Amino acid sequence: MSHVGYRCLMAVDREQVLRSAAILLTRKSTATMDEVARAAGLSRATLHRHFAGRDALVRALESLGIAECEAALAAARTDEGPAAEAVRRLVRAMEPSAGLLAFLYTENQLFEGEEQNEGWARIDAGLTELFRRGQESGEFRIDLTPAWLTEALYGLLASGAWAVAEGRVARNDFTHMIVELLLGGALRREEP
Amino acid sequence: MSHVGYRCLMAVDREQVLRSAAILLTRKSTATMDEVARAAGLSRATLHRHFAGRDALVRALESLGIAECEAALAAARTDEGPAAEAVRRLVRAMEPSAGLLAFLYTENQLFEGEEQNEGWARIDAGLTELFRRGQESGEFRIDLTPAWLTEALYGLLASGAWAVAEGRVARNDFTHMIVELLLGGALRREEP
DNA sequence: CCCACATGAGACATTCTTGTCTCATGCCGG
DNA sequence: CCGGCATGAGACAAGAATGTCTCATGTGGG
Repeated sequence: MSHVGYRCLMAVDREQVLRSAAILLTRKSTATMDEVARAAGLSRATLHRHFAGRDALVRALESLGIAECEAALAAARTDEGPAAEAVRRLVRAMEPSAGLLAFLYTENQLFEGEEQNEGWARIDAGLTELFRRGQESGEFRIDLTPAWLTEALYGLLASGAWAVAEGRVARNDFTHMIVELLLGGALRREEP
Repeated sequence: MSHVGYRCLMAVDREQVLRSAAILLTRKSTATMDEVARAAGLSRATLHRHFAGRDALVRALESLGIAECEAALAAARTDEGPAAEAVRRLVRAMEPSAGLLAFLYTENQLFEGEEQNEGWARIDAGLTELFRRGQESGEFRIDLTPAWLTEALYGLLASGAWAVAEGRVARNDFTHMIVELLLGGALRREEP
């Protein structure tokens, strides 16, 4: 098993690098490759050995974000039970990825090219389908389109991630804040 | 009135330049000074004559955004009538500025320095006060903090602006989508 | 008619980032 | 103990963006 042996030499964990890059880029989306490398605890040269360039790094982050979104969609079993409960499970499952998604959401460079990652289309379809199911079952109102609810979910995840990062809301309240606002809104319910 | 006379020579309308810059930067936040100049229909040299540099341009956009927000806050008379109606008037008044706000919202460079424009604090205070008033009057639920509602309003304005810009939601539905989601949420109300 | 002034075009140096390269170091396995 | 390999440090060139400059142009007002 020689190919396993030299893994002990690999002090660089690709996944770990992407995570720290996501944290930094969420806070400062224009961070340089050098800053990303320092944040990950390695040199710029080594960072370049693992990711051909800044573009490749962003693409890798995109793939990571897509993978985490799809995992969250699967874990939340969005096609089972009441749609409202499914949304709650989904937001909870996406919470750890919120920072990364906030970065990708504002990286509009990813979406201006004609060849955008098809993963987003699959995720959008999953989210849209969930909201559409909720409308058909009578749980959700029909004057808010599934497309807008999907967009709003992205926006609230990003806002929540930033608000938590800057200490304006408590991290523990993240899921509650987003789910309750997305589903129930700010108005008090008359009936208990 | 010599100082009025040469105004006729000023083909460059500072306000107009800022508007076109806002539109471009909302779509591509990394646009160069040259691109901004072209979008405004003038040369890079002239753009530099009116705004000392890119930083000054962004600062001017920030001032414009703050001014428009404060104007919207004043126009919406957020201290009069039901808080829910005040929120509706406010979102309607902020709609034209949503694109600019979306750009400023993601320009975190504006907020990392210790000397951030005090205008944001005033606007935050106005918004927070509105949501707090709604809570005290019993209109709004109390488990969603005014700080979070303020943050969510920013996020939804940005999401709405992008969704409209990319054609995912109709421009005419902008205010309705945001206000209804922010106040009422996605769930159907039981009582009419 | 002529002058003042704003503009456009472009040259230029500077700075920053990127991408690639080389070389020395250190550590693990054999 | 020794060789291979990943890493760190740094040099280097290429490219892009910025900021500043000069000069020519055209237009409007006096």
